[in-house]
Amino acid sequence: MKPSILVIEDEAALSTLLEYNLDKEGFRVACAADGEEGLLRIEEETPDLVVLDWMLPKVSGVEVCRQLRARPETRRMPILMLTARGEETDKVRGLDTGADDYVVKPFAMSELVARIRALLRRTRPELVEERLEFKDIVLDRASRRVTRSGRNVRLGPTEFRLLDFLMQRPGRVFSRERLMDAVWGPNTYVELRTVDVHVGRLRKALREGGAADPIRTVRSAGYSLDQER
Amino acid sequence: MKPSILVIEDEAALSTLLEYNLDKEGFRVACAADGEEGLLRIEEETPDLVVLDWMLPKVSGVEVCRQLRARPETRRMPILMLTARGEETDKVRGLDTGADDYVVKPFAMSELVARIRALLRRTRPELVEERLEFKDIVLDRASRRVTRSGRNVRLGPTEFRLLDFLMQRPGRVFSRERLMDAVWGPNTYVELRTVDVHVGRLRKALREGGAADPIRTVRSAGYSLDQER
DNA sequence: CCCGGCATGACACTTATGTGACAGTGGAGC
DNA sequence: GCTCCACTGTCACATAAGTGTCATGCCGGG
Repeated sequence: MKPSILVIEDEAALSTLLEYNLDKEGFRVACAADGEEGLLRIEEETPDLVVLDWMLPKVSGVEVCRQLRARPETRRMPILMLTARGEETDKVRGLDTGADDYVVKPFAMSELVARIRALLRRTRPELVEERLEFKDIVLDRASRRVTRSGRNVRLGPTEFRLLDFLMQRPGRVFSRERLMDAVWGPNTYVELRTVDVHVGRLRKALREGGAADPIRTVRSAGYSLDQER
Repeated sequence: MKPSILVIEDEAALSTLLEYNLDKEGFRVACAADGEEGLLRIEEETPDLVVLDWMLPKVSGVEVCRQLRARPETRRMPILMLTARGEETDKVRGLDTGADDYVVKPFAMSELVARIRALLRRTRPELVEERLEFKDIVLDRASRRVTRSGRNVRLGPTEFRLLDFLMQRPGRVFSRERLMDAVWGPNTYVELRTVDVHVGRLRKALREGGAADPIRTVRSAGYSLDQER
């Protein structure tokens, strides 16, 4: 699953440029044109990271930042601030605004991307990590390979994505709808019960060799990756 | 337990649209077509939030608002007002009508949903919170798991919802009717005594391992989560 | 001591989930 | 273009889990 980024920037040209480039770099990108819209879309879409302009119409970047930090469910959301040279750089530098990092305009796209990657790695390692681990299960994204207790686990593409998603938040229960969205994409229409079948296949593959079933079924709710039943 | 919303809107097309979308977003939705019906259903169903059209037949939105604010048991009910552009926007903006927030028609469904979420978070955090605690009992909605003094408590879906509801207001006594509505949904018709049975099952599960019964029976009134006996 | 309200175990029934079978797809290799 | 073959999405059916009702017996308050 590609990490999602919300760009809050009022300058349309820059906004478009960012959208284009970040998309090219493998992120899912959405844009908002002012602070108000930004806050709404954050609630609605809970992006994995926010790129935030310092100066914005309606609700300023600093204010957006403050509000995000004030709410528990967005408190840890990574924020990368964009500032123009001279714009109270000192304050931003100290990052007492609450941003996690900042870039001074004008900037090289490559620098921005690098900082975004670094920030994600720091705050949401499970999104960027080359390898995810849960107990004795290791999923390596680069080589697209899964092992359990060292032995290779053969998975089809769908089961791989499914496991990848589950491993990002072990313990958490996901409804079939949620899994459908995450693994098949939000605009695919297949039978909900198909999820069961793939979970079944994933289980079977992971159990090869007599290991315990790492997936918990939560009746009338969904599934979660989680040893104890 | 999904938060419940009552939509009071006379335009059938919009009403249906709202019902469909809010349902999709995970709310329980009911609709009323005018102010009078709205007030009745609020009494009867005590929704967690009301979406209220400004202009309504019989009893206007503003009047509904006023009446809700006048009664102690609905004084704190979150109200989100829908207004058409130009409809005394200033008054609404000041929110001296008593509404907690408003949206100007036409609006994007995503904005409405975001505002509803925000409003609920502000006014009824216990509805949205990921984990609830009461004494040694912890209910985690994300992992759909309950523990007591650290040990896992196995609950069926109904018992889980029941405990979830009770934990939102520990100490408060709920009638069987109220529990029925909250746990089974307002349009389900099962024997009232069934509540007893599920409370019994919940008790049994929570007592596993010799712990004290955290549920108090209030003769001829109902039940409450409350350790002092 | 009596009575309505409650607790509880039994049970017949619903529902949700696990699974093997199967037919359709599309790509790799020939 | 054709043939395999790994993968998919659906079904149907088996099974497990959870539900709603009752009958019975208990309990506390008047």
